[in-house]
Amino acid sequence: MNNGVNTGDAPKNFHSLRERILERRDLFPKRLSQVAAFALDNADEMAFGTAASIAARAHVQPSTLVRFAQSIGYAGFSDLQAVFRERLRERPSTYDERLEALRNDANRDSSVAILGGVIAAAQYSVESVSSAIGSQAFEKAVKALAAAETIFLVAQRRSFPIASYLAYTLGKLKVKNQLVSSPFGIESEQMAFATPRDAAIAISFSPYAAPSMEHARVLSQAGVPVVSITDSAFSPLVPLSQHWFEIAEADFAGFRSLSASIAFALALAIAVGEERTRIKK
Amino acid sequence: MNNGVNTGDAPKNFHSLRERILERRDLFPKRLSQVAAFALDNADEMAFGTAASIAARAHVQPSTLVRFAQSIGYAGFSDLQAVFRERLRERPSTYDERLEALRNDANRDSSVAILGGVIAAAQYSVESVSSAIGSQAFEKAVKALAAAETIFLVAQRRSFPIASYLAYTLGKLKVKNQLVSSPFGIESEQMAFATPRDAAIAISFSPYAAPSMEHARVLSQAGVPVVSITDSAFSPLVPLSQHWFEIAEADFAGFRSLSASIAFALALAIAVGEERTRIKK
DNA sequence: ACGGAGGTGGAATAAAAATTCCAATTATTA
DNA sequence: TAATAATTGGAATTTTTATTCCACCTCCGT
Repeated sequence: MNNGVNTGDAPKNFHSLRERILERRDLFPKRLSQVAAFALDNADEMAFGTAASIAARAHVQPSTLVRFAQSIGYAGFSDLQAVFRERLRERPSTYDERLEALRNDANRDSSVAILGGVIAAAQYSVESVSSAIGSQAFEKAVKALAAAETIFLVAQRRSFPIASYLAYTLGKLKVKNQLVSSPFGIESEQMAFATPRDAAIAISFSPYAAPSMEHARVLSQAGVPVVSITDSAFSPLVPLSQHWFEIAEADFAGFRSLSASIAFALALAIAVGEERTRIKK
Repeated sequence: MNNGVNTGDAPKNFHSLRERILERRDLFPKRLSQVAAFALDNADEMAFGTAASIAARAHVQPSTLVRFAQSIGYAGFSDLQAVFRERLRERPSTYDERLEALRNDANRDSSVAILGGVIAAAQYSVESVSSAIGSQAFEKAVKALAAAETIFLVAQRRSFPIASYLAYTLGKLKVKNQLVSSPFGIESEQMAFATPRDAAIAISFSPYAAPSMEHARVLSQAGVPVVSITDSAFSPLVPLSQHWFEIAEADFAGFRSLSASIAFALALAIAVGEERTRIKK
């Protein structure tokens, strides 16, 4: 007595539901595919809306929603909706909320509170990178760097760890690079070898270290394409750069981590490495 | 015609609702405080449950929920619930989900996909730090480091950026430190000054760089307390350390970012700085 | 072009849920 | 301690929401 519908094998979690829908993508009749597409694109709506409201937004009848649910194996729409609701429960809380909670925390200046705060700030910063970076800009910068013979790395003080990480990673990827920084004061001599066929990555955050600015200026004037990683559109690095990226690191008690910047730097390095292998082929 | 209830001033978002409830905490009669407490502690339940199910879990009658909502200014329970639901909409999706989406992405090996993948992995790593680090262990390590005269920093290759960041940050915090790394091969001489009144932070990830191990061993044998940051409980650093922390960085296409480690390092540095000022007082 | 199976819209119905109301209980004040 | 007000529990009611059902349409094969 199951009306030709497979009951009992309905997906129990969102992940498998998604897979089920995807694998049957082409088997659904018109209105049901409409629902399928809407469901996967508007998972939140599916979790919160009523059958009527969802039906309206998906331009179908409520009864179609019920049929859709049944065609997947659920008893009705309510069972299907339960899966979408369950999904939301597993989500972590937002970082704003977590930082908020820390601010009101009783033992706020214990070591553990500091750890929690720094982590939350880092989390927030990393999160914001994905939305802040434009994809065309990133692609262009990658292409420019991949075309370079040698990549010069400019950074001082707080930004230095990022440059040293780039030096390490690029080296691993067999991308020739030169860290413009030494205890001997021979930066100028290092840069003297730079030509327009090379490129540079300059990293500096407020307060912008004077030597970094100077190095970036020298390279820029030598016709070397400069890609900048900085923290503001008004950074003095911007006018010296062909490509620039703004990474906003959230602060905790005045301290800014480098989590977002270092993740971005890694992505940049990998992307350049990938692009290189693609060119060679 | 408002039955003595202030309508129209009901909080519109979760944040202000929370504040409203908190500030009236003591004005609520018994059952209503019960609901208030349950609502703030089980925000997810409030979003998804029905009046009946929530009432049951909070050990009150459904009508009490309605009264609670009205006492805050809403027309009824449904309006109150809408606020809890809205809150869930703003949450970001989980990192598992995002990585999953990237794997199935059409343009999976474009530069942008790499950026997205690295960011998601970093996000995941940072997230996991907070749950992986024990609070007592952290406090103890901070105390040990705060008591030290000089903090020696041991790291090579991939871990080096973290050590250099620690050197910078600790310096800013006026905590005396010594980066055990130089282009001159004088590391042994640097470490010769170390005494049991000092301390060390050793950072190494698989594959563990031989010089780092050697340095950590020398310091450990000189009676210097060693705090290690590494990626496994079986790391060769562990037996050499008084305190050790395991930071699991998620990888993207085989590359591991340092986002989590660097956030952890910053937290450690700040906590040590804080502890120092507390001791001096 | 015809017949039929599968698909669809929409009204009718059933189920579930929120809200209201009132009697009972518990606090408060004189 | 009695009178009164506030709070509460729970059944009754209303509203909202999901589901079912059936007439009609569409597309496919002959």
